[in-house]
Amino acid sequence: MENKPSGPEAPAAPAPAPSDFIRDIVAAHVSEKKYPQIHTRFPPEPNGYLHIGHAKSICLNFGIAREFGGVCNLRMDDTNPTKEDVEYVDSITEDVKWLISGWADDRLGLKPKGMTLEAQQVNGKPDFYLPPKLSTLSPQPSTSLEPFYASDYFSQIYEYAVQLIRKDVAYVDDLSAEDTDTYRGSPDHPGKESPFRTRSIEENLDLFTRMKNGEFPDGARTLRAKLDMASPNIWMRDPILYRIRHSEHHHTGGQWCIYPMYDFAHCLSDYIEGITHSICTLEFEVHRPLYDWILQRLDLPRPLPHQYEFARLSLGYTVMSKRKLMQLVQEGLVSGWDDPRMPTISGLRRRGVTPQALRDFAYNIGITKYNGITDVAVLEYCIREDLNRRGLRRLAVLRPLKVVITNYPAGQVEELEAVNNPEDPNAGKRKLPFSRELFIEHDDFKEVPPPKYFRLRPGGEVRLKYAYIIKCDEVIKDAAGQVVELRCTADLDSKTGGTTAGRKVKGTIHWVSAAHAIEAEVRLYDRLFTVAEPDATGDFKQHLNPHSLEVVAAKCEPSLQDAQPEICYQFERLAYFTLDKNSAPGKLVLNRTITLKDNWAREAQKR
RNA sequence: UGCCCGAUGGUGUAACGGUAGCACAGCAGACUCUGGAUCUGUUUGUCAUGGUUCAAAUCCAUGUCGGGCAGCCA
Repeated sequence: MENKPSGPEAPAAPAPAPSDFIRDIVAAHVSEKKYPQIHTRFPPEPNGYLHIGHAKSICLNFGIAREFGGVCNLRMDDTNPTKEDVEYVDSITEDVKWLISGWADDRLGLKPKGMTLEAQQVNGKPDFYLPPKLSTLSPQPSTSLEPFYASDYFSQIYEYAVQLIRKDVAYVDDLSAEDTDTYRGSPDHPGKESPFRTRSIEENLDLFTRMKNGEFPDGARTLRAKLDMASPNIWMRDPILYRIRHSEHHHTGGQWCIYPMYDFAHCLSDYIEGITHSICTLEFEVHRPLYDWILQRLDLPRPLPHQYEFARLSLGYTVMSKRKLMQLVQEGLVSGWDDPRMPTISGLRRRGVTPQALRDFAYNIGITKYNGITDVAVLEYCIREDLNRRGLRRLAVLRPLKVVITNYPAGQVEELEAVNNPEDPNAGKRKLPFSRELFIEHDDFKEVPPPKYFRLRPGGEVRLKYAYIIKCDEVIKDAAGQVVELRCTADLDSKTGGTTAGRKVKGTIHWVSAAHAIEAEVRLYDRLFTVAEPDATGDFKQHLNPHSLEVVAAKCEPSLQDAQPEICYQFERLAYFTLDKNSAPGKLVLNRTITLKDNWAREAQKR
């Protein structure tokens, strides 16, 4: 018996290099040698788990890094201490590493743990630059490397803010949150300048220092850029750069009580890390002028990063916003962020989806600026294609129906040979015990078969996979009239290699030997929502699929006793499964990743 | 009714002024000791109207429709 693990190194069909409008831009920059090296980054905020939409972004950013000989930094965009947590930085780090493993892990830019930035001179100007360490090229164990954190740059970002004040393009504003809103105006009406806008540089400097020193309560003052309150672009109407927040930060602790806003921190973090291409989603398009404005206002000696935007992923039959996913978790509607029904990376992983399948999916859907909804069938196709290549075939019965082979001697046991994966000869073979009493799938017998049904029926014949052709002689029912047992006779010469092995019968079904079968808790997952666009109308939770999880006690062939985590098993004719983290020796728990394509179900549906 | 962005079969994408192609889905068939896989065939499309051009999905104009932007969130 041979069980070749089907790890992430299983061969994949080579796909042509992807192409899209962002890669076109990068390729042009490479050919004109605009940068010494292409440098992207993946900058999640650690306020939730990564989902398949992030996977799209990860594949883009790391894909560009690997295709153009560059690096992609993993960076925690952690400028809002009230929403963030180390639980999320840990899960994010793990998910990213898992997704890029065997593909772009040699492109992963990290930094030595605890390393701090120091001022240096570049072209005669002071500069802050934090080059990446590649995790797999580093001689140190990877535990000495960690992701980048925007919060590691708070001191530098503060210095840059001071510079803006000195240039008189930033000021401390005393307006309340409500007044700030009112003064901002609306998209079709210009805003109004704050009465504090004309403070002297000295006063601004003094006030900003005192903000940093904790002299003012939350919300009392902000630092604002001095732009144009009449700009048609809301984000150019004196955007807030810093706010006061007296709260503990998961990474910097109690060191700061003022925190930079996204717009201020992000472009500077990109610059500090030497990012060349800062790729984000479409909603940041209107922020780009601000991104450029900030960087251009400072005397920065190195090339400036540029922002490019693409459409985020929307996928049918699920929700993608972190807020909604958080709601599902907190309200106990799923078992956690890694519930196998969740579109999170950890959920998909627990479900049995491989990094390869997710990367194939990202490749297939492409990168554009068009906001569409991707058919979940594309994801399902990518999962099936990948799992078909690597899944170890096993026989298991989800809803058992007892079958007695009346002409097979009681007590006799045969060891039949079965192939582990017809797609992969290297996967080897295993032995399957056969005996007089078996279980077959309840669905594989119909007393009154519908048209075109070619499984077992009274008086009919069917082949037991790897074993004999059997004929149904008798149907035994319980008091309620339910079929509880079948009495069959086998064509004892029809076994593989036997004299009548070549006999054609229309149907082949799976089975397990009753005496040898092992029990498993099998979790059958389905789509989390019943409609393609759960958040199109009303409360998305009203569209939750009540049948998204069904648990059955399955009868499995004995070799499944040795099932390993992170390995894909195909229960023949049924679906792909993987061990759940709740599984333990003696108590198998398996998750259904996805069903096999079922043309019969479709045929039956038509009637 | 301000500004920005977008629009190619049912869905997602390609074509970079020169034959509208690919994938998924669908449909039909072949093959099969998985109604799996594989293979073959096939239905369906350039938002509209003008303009530029020998030639427009592509460039221009106008319109229509869709998305984004008014957090001291990211």
